[in-house]
Amino acid sequence: MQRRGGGASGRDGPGERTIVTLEDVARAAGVHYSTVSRALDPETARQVNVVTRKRVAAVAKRMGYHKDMVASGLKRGRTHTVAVVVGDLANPNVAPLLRGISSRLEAAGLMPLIVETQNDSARLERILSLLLSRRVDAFILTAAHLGDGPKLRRIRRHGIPVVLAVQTVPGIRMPAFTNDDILGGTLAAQHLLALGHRRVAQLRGPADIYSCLQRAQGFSKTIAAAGATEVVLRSSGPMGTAEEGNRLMRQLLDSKRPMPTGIFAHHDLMALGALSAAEERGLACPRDISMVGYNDLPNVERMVPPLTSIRLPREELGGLAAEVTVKMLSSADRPPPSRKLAPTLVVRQSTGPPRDFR
Amino acid sequence: MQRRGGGASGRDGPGERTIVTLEDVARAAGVHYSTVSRALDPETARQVNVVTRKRVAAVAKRMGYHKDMVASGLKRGRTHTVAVVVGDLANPNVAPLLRGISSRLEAAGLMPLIVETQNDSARLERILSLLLSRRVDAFILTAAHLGDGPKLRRIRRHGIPVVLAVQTVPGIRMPAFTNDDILGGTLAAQHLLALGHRRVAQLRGPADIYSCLQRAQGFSKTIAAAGATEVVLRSSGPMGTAEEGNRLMRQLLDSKRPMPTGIFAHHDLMALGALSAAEERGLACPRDISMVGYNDLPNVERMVPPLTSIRLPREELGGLAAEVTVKMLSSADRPPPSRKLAPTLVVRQSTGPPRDFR
DNA sequence: CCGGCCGCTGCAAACGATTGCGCCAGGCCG
DNA sequence: CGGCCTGGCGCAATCGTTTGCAGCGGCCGG
Repeated sequence: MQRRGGGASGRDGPGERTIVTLEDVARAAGVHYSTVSRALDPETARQVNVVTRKRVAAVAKRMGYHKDMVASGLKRGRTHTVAVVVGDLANPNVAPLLRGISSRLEAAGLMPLIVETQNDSARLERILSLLLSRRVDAFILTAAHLGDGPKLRRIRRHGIPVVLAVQTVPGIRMPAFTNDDILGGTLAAQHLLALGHRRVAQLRGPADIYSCLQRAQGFSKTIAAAGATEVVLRSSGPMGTAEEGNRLMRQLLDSKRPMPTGIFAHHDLMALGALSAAEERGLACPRDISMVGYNDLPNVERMVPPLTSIRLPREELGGLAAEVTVKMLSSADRPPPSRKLAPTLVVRQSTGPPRDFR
Repeated sequence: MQRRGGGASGRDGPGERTIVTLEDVARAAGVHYSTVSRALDPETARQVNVVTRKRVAAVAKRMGYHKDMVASGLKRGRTHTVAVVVGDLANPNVAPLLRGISSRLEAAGLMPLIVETQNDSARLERILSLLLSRRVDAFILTAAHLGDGPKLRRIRRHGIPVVLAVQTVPGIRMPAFTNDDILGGTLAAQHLLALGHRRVAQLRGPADIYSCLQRAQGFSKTIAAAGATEVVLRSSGPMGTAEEGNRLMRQLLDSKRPMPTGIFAHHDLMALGALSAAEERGLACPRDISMVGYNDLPNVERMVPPLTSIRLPREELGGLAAEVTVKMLSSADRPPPSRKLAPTLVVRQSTGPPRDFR
């Protein structure tokens, strides 16, 4: 069997552990192991006589006892683990988000189990199975795509709380904490209009990301309401890469239409890729074209030119999602309502008044 | 008790799950649950008659059975979980590293449990306890500080494999996969010397990070061997922030000494912070000063000026560390040897020949 | 003085999966 | 025709913790 003993040996292979169990402590303290269990759990400690309790605590400490969370999880049906599903760990957006989530979960004695889907739907499916198998207590999804609704509902049918952060799926009845992306698109449009741009372009993100649809809606509606003209270019690849921005920009430059003077990209990296494509054709920013990005990634203020962008309340979104998760785990009340947080426009030097050319 | 039932109810509180157990499947398939266990585990499947096996598999699938990894973990003493300890999730270095680690672990059926120490030693201590309590199978440490040796040895004394990545601690007998930072420092020095710089400065990272000591050693030795003069500025704060670079650079500018023409910063962000401090004083890069960064962070090529930097084989380091972890878990052989991978110098526009001024 | 209650502790049955052991039937060999 | 082997399966103990229940003193109220 896997009686894990020894371990003080010079070298250490796997499967050689010293585990101090309740029974070991009990023997040393001269009580039954159930008493040790009660004495060490703050919830039940007052059932144990204070002198016994102190003695047990002392012995446990001396022997280096640590509760086996695996056994505890099996018995209690709670693993104190929350699955946090992200699309892409390299996305600079996720770090602050995870910060917000982790700190909140940690305060509640929960541990995040962070997994990456690489924005692949089949991978998400497999991963959700694995996580179910590991009996995580709850799910926080930060990378929901439009087609993911059924998968999420399947999870919830197992009775496990699911909370969405950053991305959501329309019509799903789960708490979601998202950026107000309609507002984000609107802010970008208003900014360009205020600078005097009348011909604008939009470099859209993937069509299966709901927040991109929202950005598009907010932007287009505002542009149309002002009577300006808009060209829309749709990305087909993964979310927000510089290559995709480059490709779309070339497509725009190659078209016969009069060149727009203001551009709204759904992602900062797309914006940067687009700018280098424009530069190759001799267009300077902001002299010839203005560019508004999205997400306000770290260090975009150090780019050339420093990028005007839309800043998202990432850490707050994570914190809210985690907080609600904790709440759902402790009470069976109706799940709390979703909330949208407002993004802000950060104006830098990639946008300016338009100038006619050609 | 936590008999988790129902769940098909409209709303879903916590603690209401439907769990399909081996026994449920066994009843439906008309066999004993031990047979189901054997039939579903590829290792033992051949002990079961092929027709029984197929029937059991079909029933299990139909009923939506998923092995409870918690119970399995308790019984087998293996959780199939590897703790991956990082210093700072927002550090752009860690994403590729985690990529490398995750993909390798996943292939071996292991799941990474990613935790962040925030480079705080006390937090590391607590976190290690929590992870021990969760019975992780192994540890991959990517943020070891110089004082962490005893903590790591304590882990290993429990018989749990520990593998270091990126950072190591001198004299520790554990497999470590690190960048060759002496070479990194040497490359930076050689580059500056080759451009003709004779007065250089070094903006050092924290003194409790071994790789920073190595970088410093490689750099200083090469500079001294060439008979050039060097000024060293020591950072006291956390690893590699722009603020710290800014502070050190001001300190350098305020000193009465003749201004160095070439600067080596231990981190790209420090380099960027230093450059903005230099700009404030009217020094242009690379006209007046040359700057070499470290880490080759994403998008530094889009900065102004595009930063010359040292690129680390991050994903490979992660992959190697994970691979060795897997190996240590499957065989009790002597742990594999450590390895150092070579970084490369990426020359961009922040370095050029020196020019005398003042 | 006695019954009952309360505070404390021990007992043992779970939680769900794994696995050594033993049993049974059928085939094979002598 | 009987003994033996073997493939296939069931039995039951076990991993370490939690927790309802019961037992057992001692104390208090009637």
